[in-house]
Formats: sequence, C-alpha cells, structure tokens
Amino acid sequence: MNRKEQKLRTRQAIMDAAFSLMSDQRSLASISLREVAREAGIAPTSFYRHFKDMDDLGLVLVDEAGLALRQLMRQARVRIAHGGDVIRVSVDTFMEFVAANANAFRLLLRERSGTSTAFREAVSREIKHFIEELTDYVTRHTGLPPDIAYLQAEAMVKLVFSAGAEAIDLSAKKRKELAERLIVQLRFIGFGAAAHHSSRVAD
Amino acid sequence: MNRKEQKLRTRQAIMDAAFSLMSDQRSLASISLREVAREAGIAPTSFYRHFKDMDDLGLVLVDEAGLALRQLMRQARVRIAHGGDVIRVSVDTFMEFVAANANAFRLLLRERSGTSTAFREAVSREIKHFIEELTDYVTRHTGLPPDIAYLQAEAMVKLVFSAGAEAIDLSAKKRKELAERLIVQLRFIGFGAAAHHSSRVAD
DNA sequence: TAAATTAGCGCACACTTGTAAGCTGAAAGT
DNA sequence: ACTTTCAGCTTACAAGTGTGCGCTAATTTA
Repeated sequence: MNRKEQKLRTRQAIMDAAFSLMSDQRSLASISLREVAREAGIAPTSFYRHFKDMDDLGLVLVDEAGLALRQLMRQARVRIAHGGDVIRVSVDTFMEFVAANANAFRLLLRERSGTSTAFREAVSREIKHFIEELTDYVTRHTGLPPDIAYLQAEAMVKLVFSAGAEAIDLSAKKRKELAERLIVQLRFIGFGAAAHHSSRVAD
Repeated sequence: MNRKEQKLRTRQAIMDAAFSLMSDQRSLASISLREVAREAGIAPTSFYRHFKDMDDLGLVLVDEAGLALRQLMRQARVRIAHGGDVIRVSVDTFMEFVAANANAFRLLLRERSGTSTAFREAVSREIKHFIEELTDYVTRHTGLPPDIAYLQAEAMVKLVFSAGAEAIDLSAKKRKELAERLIVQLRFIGFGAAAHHSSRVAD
C-alpha cells in the first residue's frame, strides 16, 4: 500500500519542481527534463516512471493551474454572496490570485500563445469555462439574452486576463491602480451591453 | 561602398531566416543561433558579426514587427478617411494584418508574456503606442475627456489584441465570425464610455 | 600600390540535452 | 516463503548547443 503513496509523492515532487523552476525569467519550454529531475531530487531517467515527456507534464500543470482558477471563481462567488460590489469583488479576488499564484498564471498566459496546439487548447478550455460561468451569472442577474450575455462575458474575461498579464510583474501599488482602471472598463462593457440590448428592443 | 551594402544584405538574411523559422510550432526562444545561421546560409560564428546574440536579434525583430503594426494603423486611417464605419474598418484592417503577418504578430504576442524583461518592455511600448494613437483619435472625435478616452482606448486595444491572438490560427470563416463579435464588443465599450461620461456630467 | 580593415569560415572545445539498456532492492501478491 | 512488480539508479551515447581562436580573401583607406 505504501508503494502507490510514495509514487504519488514523487510525482508531486516533480510537479512542484517544475513549478518552482518557472519564474518571470524561465518558461516551461526552456526548462529541461534533467533540470526538473535535479530539482525534484531524482535521476533523469526516473522522470519517465511518471510522465511520458515534458509536454505530458506540462499538460498536467496546465490542468492544475486551471483548477486553481476555478477555485478562485468559487471563492469570488462566496465573497459576492456576502455582499459588496460584484465587479469590484471579482477583480480584487482575481488580482489576489494572480499575486499568490504568479507562476500558475504565467503558465496559462504563456501557453495560451505557445507553440503546442495541445497546450493552447487546454488553456483555451479553461478560459472558455470561465466565460461560460460568467455568461450564466450575467443572464441570471441582468435578464440579458444569452447571445449578448455571452459577448459581454467574453469581453470582460478577456479584459481581466489581459489586465492580469500586465499586473503580474507590477508593484502592489501599480497593481491597485490597474485594478481601478479595469473596474471602470468592465463597467463600460456592462453598461454598453445593456444599452445595446434595450436599443434593440426599442426597434 | 559595396562592403556596407553586402553586410546589410546578410543582416537582413539573418532576420528573414529567423522570421521564417518561426511558426505556430516554433517560438523564437526555441530556435538556435546555429539554426538561424544555417537558414541564412552563413557559418554559425558569422552571426556574431551582426548581432551580439539571439536576444539582440530578437529585440530588432520586435521593433520590426512594431513598425509593421504602425504601418497598419496608418493604412487603417487612410481607409477610414475614404469613408466607412470606423470600428469595422479598423477591425478588418487589423485582421488582415494578423493573417498577412502571422509570424510578426505571433512574435509580439509571445514576447508580451515572455521570459525577457527587455522583450516585454519592447512589446509593451508598441502596444502603448497603439493605445495613445487611439486615445488621440477618440478625444478628437467624441469630445470625451482624456482620462476616459484613454480608458476606452486601452480596453479596445486589449480586446483587439486578444481577439487577434485567437484569430491567428483560425480559418478565414471562423475569423470573420470572431471579427463580428469583436465589433459588437467594441461598440459596448464605446457606448459605455460615452454613457459613463454623460452620467458624470449630469452629477 | 601598400596597408589596414573586416565579413565570413573552419576547427575545436566544453557542455547540456533526451533517452535507451539493464540492474537493484524493496514492496505487494500469491 | 516465493515470486512478481516496479520506482529509482547508474552508465552510456549520439546529437546538438554557444562561442573562442585564428585564417583568408576581398574591399576600403591612405
């Protein structure tokens, strides 16, 4: 019984090693299998007992980052339920996530426009997930038709991710300013979507 | 005199080689100096007669891509002057650029969240340039105060780039659909910004 | 015309990389 | 108690990397 457990522990050590080798200066693509093994404290060839190759590892890491992102959303929902402005709470929660899970977020950002189709698709899925959840929320709370709600949610998520990318290596102060700007911009979108809808209805 | 000219030609051959080695599967970071030299038809060590190292080359390429982007803006302005919807013309022009200069755009996208601070700053500068030009346009054509015009322009540019990133490996048909969605989203922002302004004035 | 400059080359070196092959010892299964 | 399984190891190799050094041949300068 102890055997499976130990294997899982090593597997986790490999994943931790890979994450910790990432930084603003190193992308996953620039990290070698041997480096990861070294950091994880195993022989290079032992790596293969856990992952087919570095790409295989990468996909698992993307999934993990996506998971963290979904936990973030759940946390945001809890906070919103406790009262407070929806947009502000969401943006603040997101910025906290970016600051706390910088490497995970960097991974998502980089692989979004990276060289591997599989990676890009994996990240794409995570973002789509995000958009769909928000679409759902928007339709339920504004009564906007689904197509417009989707456009609004998509624009918002893209803006938030774009701001997150910018925030990732900014000082806390600058990040706060960025968040404030983002909040206003999100309101533009919300307002615009609502106006677009009512002008259509008026026709 | 022929000496300088030949040198420039080789330099250009190196840059062309680097660009042509890039694709959706290969990033600049994954291309070796030796590969570039091979593609350019020179000895590996001859590379150093033109660039300090691959990073040096990369920065020059980012600048080139930025230049192409600015030419794009100029072209869009010409088209707008010839009549037609501003947003639609801009989006169409942008999408044409993305399709025609896929590798240049990919370079910008990747290095925006890449591992080199110098690269990130270089790309950041290009995008900022873009935003400032648009801010200028918005203030002149809507009479919005500069701070709101900036927020609007920033949001629009971010959305456009985000869509460009998505469009880059899409079929022409899907790209067209994406462009249509983008246009609506940009209108949301324009509308929202204007509404935000007038509600403030009303206070 | 003689001297100086320099783009480009070949060779060489010290590394790093991914991964194949085969061994070992301990845990799990019988 | 015996056998099977298998995580992790060592060793090994071929391929690729960046770059220092010194040469050559042609252009530019004086």
